[in-house]
Amino acid sequence: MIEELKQHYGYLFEDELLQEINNVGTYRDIPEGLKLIEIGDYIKSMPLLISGAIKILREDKEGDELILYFIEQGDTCAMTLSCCLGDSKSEIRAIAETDARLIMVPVQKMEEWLGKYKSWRNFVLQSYQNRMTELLEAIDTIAFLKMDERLFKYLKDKAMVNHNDVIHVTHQEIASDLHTSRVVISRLLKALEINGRIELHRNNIKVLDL
Amino acid sequence: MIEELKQHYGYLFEDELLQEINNVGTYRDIPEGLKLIEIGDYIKSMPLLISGAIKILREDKEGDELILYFIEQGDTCAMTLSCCLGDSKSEIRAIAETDARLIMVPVQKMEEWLGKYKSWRNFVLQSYQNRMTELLEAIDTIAFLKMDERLFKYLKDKAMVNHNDVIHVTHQEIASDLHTSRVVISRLLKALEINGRIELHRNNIKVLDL
DNA sequence: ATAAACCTGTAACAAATGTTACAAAAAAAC
DNA sequence: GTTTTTTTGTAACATTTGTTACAGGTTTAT
Repeated sequence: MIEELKQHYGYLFEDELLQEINNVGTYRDIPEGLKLIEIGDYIKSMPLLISGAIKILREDKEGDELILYFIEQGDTCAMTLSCCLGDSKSEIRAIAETDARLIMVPVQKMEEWLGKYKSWRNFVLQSYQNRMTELLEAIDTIAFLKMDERLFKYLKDKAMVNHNDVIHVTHQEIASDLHTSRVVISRLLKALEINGRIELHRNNIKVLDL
Repeated sequence: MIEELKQHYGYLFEDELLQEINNVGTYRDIPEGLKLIEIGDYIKSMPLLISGAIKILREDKEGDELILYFIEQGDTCAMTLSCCLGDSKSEIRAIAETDARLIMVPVQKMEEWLGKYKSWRNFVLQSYQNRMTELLEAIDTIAFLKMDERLFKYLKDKAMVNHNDVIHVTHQEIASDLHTSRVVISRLLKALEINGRIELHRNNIKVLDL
């Protein structure tokens, strides 16, 4: 167990902290599609991602979704940080984009380590910073790009985190993630195919122009 | 000086920390419209807002703007935190929305206090959390609302931070903040006036439906 | 006082996105 | 093997947003 931890977080944390994490953390294997966090949940432990990817979603009043970003190996969910430390409800939904492996650290330890380890403090602050950057990028995408560019960026990002240029997804699922309608997505996908940037198949899309 | 500081931050920080802030911080009076932070700036000190409001903006590739949110009294700019602690460039522009008064704290002290004062740690983390919440709200506004609703929300927010239901602004300025065109704003403003929610005058708008 | 710059209103049109409806192919269920 | 469900394609149309053009009123500069 400690091997794995050292491999992914050894460059960040001193041995003593790694040992503490290993002692109090619990390892979890997560299957693709599992909902890790629901909007409104109180979070009692913080996930450190070892492998795989997590999709972070926001929801509107009608219950329709919007993807914010993906989290990958070496990250944690800074939203979780907020919730734990602020003792407030989750503002977002987190779903395993791929099979994933993570360590859950109880919230009490998180706070304790903030005073004790400088490397932990830096990690937490760096995580906030990363998440802030991701949110700003999400805003850029939503506010400044037209739907066809947003769509292609989404496909590329998805290919990236899945380490595969063939994406297993339906038009309806894409439409939900991008907060638009299936018809719009089908139309724009067809245009992308005509322009030679993707190949369309039933239940999967191959991204050519990576 | 210390009076003012105690009044606005006394409930957050212990006396010893207040004293330190007073010793190393410098007070600044800022006139409305002054640019405090430009995109790409390296930040060497962190502003604690005592009075007034700051407008935070994002910019696209063409140099056009988009408002993210306003910061008010008791807040700090968490983007600044990111930049200071991460030693990176500013991702946003900050402009004084009203006359404002603030204390600038040098970045070295910020880090030092993180290890030394729990109340400072909590303040920094709370600031990150607040900013995260504001960014999420900005995303909701941009992604889920139509332009007429965004416009009205903007007018209300602006009336709020100015403590005045009469807003001094031109249609072009609104269009820039909302990343759209002047004609669109004029059109929607006229519709809002017809619906009795605002009154239009040259260079100012009265918000009726607060 | 006159010219220039700025601010608002509005028409006419273009482009992007959203909606409804229907058809056909593929996969899943029975 | 037949039925049902899921997935994709596409047409036709509505709504929202963006663009261009111009007119007239107001303020500012000289």
